[in-house]
Amino acid sequence: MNHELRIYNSLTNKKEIFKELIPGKVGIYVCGPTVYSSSHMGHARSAIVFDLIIRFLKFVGYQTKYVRNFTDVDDKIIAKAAEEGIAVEKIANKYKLEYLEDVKNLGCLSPDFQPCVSENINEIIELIKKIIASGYGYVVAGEVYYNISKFSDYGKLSNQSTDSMLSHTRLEINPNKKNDLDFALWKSSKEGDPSWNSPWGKGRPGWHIECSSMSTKYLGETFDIHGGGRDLIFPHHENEIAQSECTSNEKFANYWIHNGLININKEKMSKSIGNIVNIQDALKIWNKNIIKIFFLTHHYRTPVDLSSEKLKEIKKTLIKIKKKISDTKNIRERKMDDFRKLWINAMRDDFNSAKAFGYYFKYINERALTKSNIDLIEEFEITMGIFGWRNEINDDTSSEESFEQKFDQERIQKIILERNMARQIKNWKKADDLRLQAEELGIELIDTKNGTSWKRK
RNA sequence: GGCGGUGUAGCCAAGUGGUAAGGCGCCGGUCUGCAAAACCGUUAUACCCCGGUUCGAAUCCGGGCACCGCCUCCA
Repeated sequence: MNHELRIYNSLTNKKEIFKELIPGKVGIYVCGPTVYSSSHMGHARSAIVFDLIIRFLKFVGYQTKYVRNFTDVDDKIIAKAAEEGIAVEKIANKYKLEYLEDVKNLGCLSPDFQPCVSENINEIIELIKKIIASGYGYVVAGEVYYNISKFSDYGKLSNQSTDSMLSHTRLEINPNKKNDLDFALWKSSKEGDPSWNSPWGKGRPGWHIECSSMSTKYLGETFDIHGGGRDLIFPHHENEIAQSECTSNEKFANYWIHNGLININKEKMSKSIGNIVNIQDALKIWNKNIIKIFFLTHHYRTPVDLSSEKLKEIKKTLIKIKKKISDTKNIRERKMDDFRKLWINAMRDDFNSAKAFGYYFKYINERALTKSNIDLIEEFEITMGIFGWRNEINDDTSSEESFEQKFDQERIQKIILERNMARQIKNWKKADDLRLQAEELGIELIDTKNGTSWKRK
C-alpha cells in the first residue's frame, strides 16, 4: 500500500508527492478574508476545504501549524467606512468578529494563528525596506512600488509572461510606475485614512505585502503549503512570491493549493449580479453539516454550483443514511473492500473527499452495523469534520419551518380534520379530493399511526 | 489574445492504462384505503468530436469544438 500523500501543486500544475520541510511537521498559510462585508459561501468553502486538509494532515500524523490572516487595512474597508460614516477600525472589527463566528458555526477548527495587518505594520515596513535595499522596490512621491521587471520569475505561478499580461490588460496607466504591472508596497494615505509613519511618509501597506510578511513571521521564509481561493492566483499570490523570493532568495511556498470557486444557481456569485449568499443566511436554513457535506462531496478544486435543490438532496441522503445507521437489522451484507483503507487512500490522493464520501455512503448502505463498524464510521466522520451530524439533522423538515409558517395553518387543519372524518366512514372519494385540495395549497399530507401531519411539497 | 480549468447517465459527481464509485431523480416490487416514509430491485456497450499509441484508453499523445475562471485592488 502506498502511504504517500499526493497534492496538486498549482505552481507546477501537477500532482506531486508531498514532502514536508521538517519531518513530521507541516506549516500552512491560507489567505483569509478582507473584512469589509459579511462573509459568504465562497469564504465558507475555503474555510471548510482547508479545515479538511488540516484535519487529514493531523490524522495521518503530522503536527500542523495553520496560519490564516485577516486583511483589515484595505481600500475596500476604507470605502465601506466612508459609505457608512463609521470608523475604519470599527468596520474591520465588526466583520472580523462576524467571520470568526461564521467559521465557528460551520464547525471549522481555529487556525493556530490569525494575524491582522494592523498588528504587523512594523514587520511590513521592515520587509519593504529590505525589498528596496535589494533593488526590487522604488519610492515615488511617498509611495513604494515593486519593480516586476527585476524579478525574472514573475508570472511563474499564473504561467503568464509579462508581455501577455500587458497585452490584454484593463489596467489604468499610472505615471508613477516604471512598469505598468508594478504594484504598490506602500501607499500614501489621504487625510482621515488609517495611516502609520514610515520612512516614506505617512501611509499604509499595499495589498499583497501583508501576506508575505505574516507568512514569513509565523512559518519562515520557506514553508510547506500556501492556500487560498483560485481567484487569488493572480495577482495576489503571484505578487506574494515576487515580494518574498526577491529578498530571501529562497523558494517561498513549496506547494500551492487553490480551492475552486462557487456559483449560485449556475451563475457566478458576484456583487453585481446580487446573488451573494452569506454564511449567516445559509446557516439559518441549513444545518452546518449539510453545507459541509455538500462541499466535501465535490473535489476541492472543481467549481461548484450551489442551490437549495442540491442542499435538499444532501439532506435527503443524510436522513436515509442516519436511519440505516440506527437500524442494525434488515441490512444485507455485501462484499466491500476495507472501508478504512479505501477512504484513506482517496484522501491521500489530493484530498479526494468526494471519492471518500462515495465509500462512506456505500459502506453504510451495505453493512450490517456492529460496534466495530460504527467505530470505523465515526473515525471517518471525525476526520472529515462532520462528527455528530446524526444528532443535528432531523427529518422533521425543520429547515423549512420558516417557509411553512407562511401557510394558512387554520385552513390546513380544517382540511385534515374533514379528511379524517371522511376516512373514518371510508368515504375515500372525499378523502382523495381533500388530499388534492391540500396539494393545490402546495402541501402534502402524511398519514401515520399518530395522526396526520403535513409538509411542504 | 494569453494562461488555467472543465466536458462522464434526466441532474449532480468520482474515476490518470485493464473494461464505468456514490448521491438525487425516474421506473418496477413489498407496504399503504390512496399516498408518504421505509425496504428490495432496475436504471451509461458507454465517458464532447476526429485521428494516433497500445493486447487493451474515459484515462496517454495530436488536432478540433463547447463552456467556465483569472489577466491589479472590486471592475
